[in-house]
Amino acid sequence: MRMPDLIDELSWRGLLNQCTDEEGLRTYLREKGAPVYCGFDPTASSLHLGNLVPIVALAHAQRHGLTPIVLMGGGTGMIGDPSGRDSERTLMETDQIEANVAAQQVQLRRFFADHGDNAVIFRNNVQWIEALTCVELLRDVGKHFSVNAMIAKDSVKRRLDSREQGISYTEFSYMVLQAFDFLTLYETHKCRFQLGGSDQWGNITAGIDLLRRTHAVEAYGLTLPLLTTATGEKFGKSAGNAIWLDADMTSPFAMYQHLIRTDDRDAVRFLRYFTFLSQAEVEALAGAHEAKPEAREAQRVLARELTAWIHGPDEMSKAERATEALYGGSLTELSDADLREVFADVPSVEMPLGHLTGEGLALVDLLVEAGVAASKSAARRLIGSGGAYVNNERVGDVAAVLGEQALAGRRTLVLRSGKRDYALVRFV
RNA sequence: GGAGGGGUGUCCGAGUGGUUAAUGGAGCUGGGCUGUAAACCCAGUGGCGUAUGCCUACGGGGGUUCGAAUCCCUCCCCCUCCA
Repeated sequence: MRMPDLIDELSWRGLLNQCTDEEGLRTYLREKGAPVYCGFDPTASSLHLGNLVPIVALAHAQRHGLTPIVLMGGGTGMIGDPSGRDSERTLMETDQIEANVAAQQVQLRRFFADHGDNAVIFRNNVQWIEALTCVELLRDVGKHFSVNAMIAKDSVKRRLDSREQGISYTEFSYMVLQAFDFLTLYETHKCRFQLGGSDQWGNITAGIDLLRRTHAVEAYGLTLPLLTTATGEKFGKSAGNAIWLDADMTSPFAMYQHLIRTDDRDAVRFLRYFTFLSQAEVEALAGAHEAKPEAREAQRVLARELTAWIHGPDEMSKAERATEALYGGSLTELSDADLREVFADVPSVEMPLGHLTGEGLALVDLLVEAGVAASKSAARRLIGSGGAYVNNERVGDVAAVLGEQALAGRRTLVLRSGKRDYALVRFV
């Protein structure tokens, strides 16, 4: 029996959406250190959980002996990919793109081994796209593209059919550039395999066609599914906001918390998608999950594994300890040091101790100061509806004024809105 | 270039001179139930204020009027059809 390859791996995990010529691809995968590339669009200064699928897939590829090429879209980002969008993008400032590329690259590095025979390779397509002259593009590349085929691609067709939104010539041209990337990576790294999200199918096959026409070689593409939660949302969003991989934008604790609240229906699936646990391990957890969903074992493991993978084991265990403290017992028994340790990641504000010891502080103001409530009106509504907590104890009096006796520890105070939104006030 | 349609709160979408901070839905927030789950139920959802109230808001600007999201002028933007 042959060794399971990348296709098998992605396939049992449910990460295989579609791929071109499976047998041909399997043969390619057996080449030692065969390169595989995946592009990343620098549309934000940080990646978020939703971007994890291609990262995970590329990491699996490396574990299966392939050489991952991470392609930063510093050049294509200047054009804008219409794939999967129903409206035209606003062009980004070039220095913004540059900054995003730099930031994302730092984040991506830690997911890949950078040594050994198949060390990760980073490239940025700004290098060749900027150098491409208009005449070159039209003569050497464009000639291989049939507009008839281009307008049949989903990403373009959707926009052509759309009543509300058209598509600009700029975005229409996008796939030509991405195909040119593939061509370049073939010429420079002999790369004949591209991974991408399901919306990338059109762009990937455009590249495959280009390679066939220019070099008469067979290239392969594989797409990953677009993951949604049981409630139909995109994975990795919380209240419409992304869960960022940047610890300054989304704390490890917040990420851990987000994951531990994963819907029962999603938990096991996500274990398959995002962790490197073996099939047997996942199955064991699936059994436990089914038997005793209220124990939330699957969610716990998911949160552990992912947080550790993204932020490292230390940050993960901090998040874990914070979780235990918060959802465990009374906060007033904890010392300042404990509290600050536990809440290291929780948004916190500092204020002079005198503010509290004097006339006291109105809870309404404190909630606003600490960022728990957006405005005083919101803070009042929150208290009025019973959603405001000080040191894990509900305060229902809208006019409440806190004094020294409200402290947990000697100089710390823990505010909470609802079940999950914590903030720390540190008095100095 | 011509003709027509349209721009309303986070989003969708009603409203075509006054009791409209603006129907409804979604989303979001809080509460209840529970397992930090789902489903369900209840409440809230521009800001400031204890409050009568004040301020801000219906693409921008100007005007008519006691009073405008609603009428007029003008500018900007989007869509459809024709050229």
